[in-house]
Amino acid sequence: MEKKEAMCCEHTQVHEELLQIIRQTMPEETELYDLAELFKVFGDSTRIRILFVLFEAEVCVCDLAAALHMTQSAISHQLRILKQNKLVRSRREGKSIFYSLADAHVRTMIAQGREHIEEDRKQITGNPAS
Amino acid sequence: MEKKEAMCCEHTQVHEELLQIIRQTMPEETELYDLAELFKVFGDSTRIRILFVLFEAEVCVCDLAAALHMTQSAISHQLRILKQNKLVRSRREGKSIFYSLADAHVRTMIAQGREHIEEDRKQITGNPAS
DNA sequence: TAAACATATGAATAATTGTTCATATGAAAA
DNA sequence: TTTTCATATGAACAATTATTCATATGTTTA
Repeated sequence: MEKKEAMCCEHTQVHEELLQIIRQTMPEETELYDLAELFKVFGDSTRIRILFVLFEAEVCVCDLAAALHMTQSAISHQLRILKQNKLVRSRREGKSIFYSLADAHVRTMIAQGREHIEEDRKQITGNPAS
Repeated sequence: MEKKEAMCCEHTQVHEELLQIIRQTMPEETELYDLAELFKVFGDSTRIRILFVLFEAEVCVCDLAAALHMTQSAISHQLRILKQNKLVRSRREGKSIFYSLADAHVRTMIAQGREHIEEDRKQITGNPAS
């Protein structure tokens, strides 16, 4: 296994050096997997919308469903994923269960995403390049 | 269409107020979609690994394929997605095409993701709670 | 020009995923 | 206890997606 990678693109020197740096800086497989998993959670507009609601208030499941015009079941399934990934937490109050944001990173990450998109928009309107 | 959402959970007052706030703060459909789309791009470990390589250097396709032990075709397909979403840019040099990071948000977003995961780990090891 | 090299891309396949539907759990009210 | 309300969850289905394979595009070298 683990066959030596074939030489390519002529520049064989850079190659060795690069591979060394990569070996040093690349996170472990499990961390890469967890990272991708985390971003995957943000990669669904229903979950994003849920998070935007929770930015404003602690909300119960049926209110979330009503606010987003979606089934209670659909919302519940997505809340489960958000909770498994520690993006939200829940609290029972009588029959209802209230959800809220779990930590500050959620806001920061979404803010960064919005900035990136904003810059895209600026570039597009300001400059019709390739 | 757009039927009035059914009352639920008794607390009908908060309901109205909450819906108002949501209407004001929730981004438009297209932005929500674009946001999810952006995060989706980060939500694949192959693309994450490509980005980690590009954190270190500007690299051509075949070097990426070699470094990550993957097919040239697989890498090329993923680079296409990264490029479409403005996370990387490319530059031709003879036969090769070199890819590099497109902007600083990429680093920030991944850093935030790592922090979130780190905190999870700390919580798990430090505190065996539910 | 033809051949070789580096990359891109369309089609096909396997795997993952979001929603719906039916139903289960768990708490409060009758 | 039985009913009702709020939420969770398993199974099924449709849609999306990552990789592979074959091949096309574009550049350099012979």
